[in-house]
Amino acid sequence: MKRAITSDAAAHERVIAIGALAARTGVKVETIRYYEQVGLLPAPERSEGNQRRYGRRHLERLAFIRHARDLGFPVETLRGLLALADRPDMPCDEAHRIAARQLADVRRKIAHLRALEAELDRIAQSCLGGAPVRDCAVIEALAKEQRADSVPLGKRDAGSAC
Amino acid sequence: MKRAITSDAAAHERVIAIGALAARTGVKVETIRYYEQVGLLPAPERSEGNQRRYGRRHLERLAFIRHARDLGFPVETLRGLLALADRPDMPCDEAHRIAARQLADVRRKIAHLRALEAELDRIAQSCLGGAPVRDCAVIEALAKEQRADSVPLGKRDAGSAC
DNA sequence: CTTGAACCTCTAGTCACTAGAGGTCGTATC
DNA sequence: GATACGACCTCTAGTGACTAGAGGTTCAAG
Ligand SMILES: [Zn+2]
Ligand SMILES: [Zn+2]
Ligand SMILES: [Zn+2]
Ligand SMILES: [Zn+2]
Repeated sequence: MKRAITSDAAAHERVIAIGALAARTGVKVETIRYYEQVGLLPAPERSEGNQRRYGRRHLERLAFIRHARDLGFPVETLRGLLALADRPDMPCDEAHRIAARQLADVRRKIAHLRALEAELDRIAQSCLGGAPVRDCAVIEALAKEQRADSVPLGKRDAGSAC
Repeated sequence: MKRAITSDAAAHERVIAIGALAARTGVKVETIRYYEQVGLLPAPERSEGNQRRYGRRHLERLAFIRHARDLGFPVETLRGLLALADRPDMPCDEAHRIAARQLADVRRKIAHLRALEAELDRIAQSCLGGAPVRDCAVIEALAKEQRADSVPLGKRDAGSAC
């Protein structure tokens, strides 16, 4: 019995393993499996030994997912976008609405971060260092209550990763 | 036997329950308990019936925490900041370094979001809507691969909450 | 045929909370 | 003093979007 897929056939039919798909899209192997698990990427065929074998369609869909995620679309939203992309005859207005919402979201975030930037800058300027902590305006500024741009705790994200 | 704490005594000695502390600081009750659990806020005394009783020190410390969190300092960093605030004789340079790092972080985030904003704006402009999905430039733009500002997956945050 | 990288599944951990179940406490009113 | 009822307690699990690891199997080259 011949193996279902040889490397030669793979090259011809563009059937690739998960590692190759990862390399081509820049999405980690674990993340690809995760996308399959949550239903973003359809489950591919398997080799006789139960390994995933991807085709061109998967590559394209994963590139789509990656790009949309890079742009900050949340996975839930992506689901709608993907469903839409699968129906070429539908009008595209919904896609525009989704993109506009995302843009508005990004702008809100920018506005918020700019407020933080201003306050942090002010705080950082308020003491030049070298003082004992008890006299430091930075520490004092943090200790002071504020009522300005406070946002309900838990829905914020400003200081973690980029 | 008299109760350890009456409401009258509470008013005089400024000993308050967790709900009152939450109301005064704008931090939710659950979050306060969480801060205690992770060691940000020291465990307060308890009433005879095992309920938390907070004093002025807790109020101040929680306000500090809240403000720093609002400014996006991650909890880990906050730990350092609080340790510092507890040592009034130390020089404050470390506090400045922490604040500067946070400011730089916020600025990096802003830069990143501005790049996203530009691309999203370009995409949103590229099709005015009303077309079938197959011809929509928005969908097409998302499907196209990109090599520009891509960031390792999982360390990004652009589209979720504010 | 043997090696070893790549693959598989499953579970748990991340961050900073948030929500809920199921039970106890405190106090105001009767 | 009994009763009501909100506030409080602990503990566990869930969120988003992955990431990391254990422990085992498969593939393809030499
Ligand atoms: Zn200083
Ligand atoms: Zn502030
Ligand atoms: Zn369109
Ligand atoms: Zn792009």
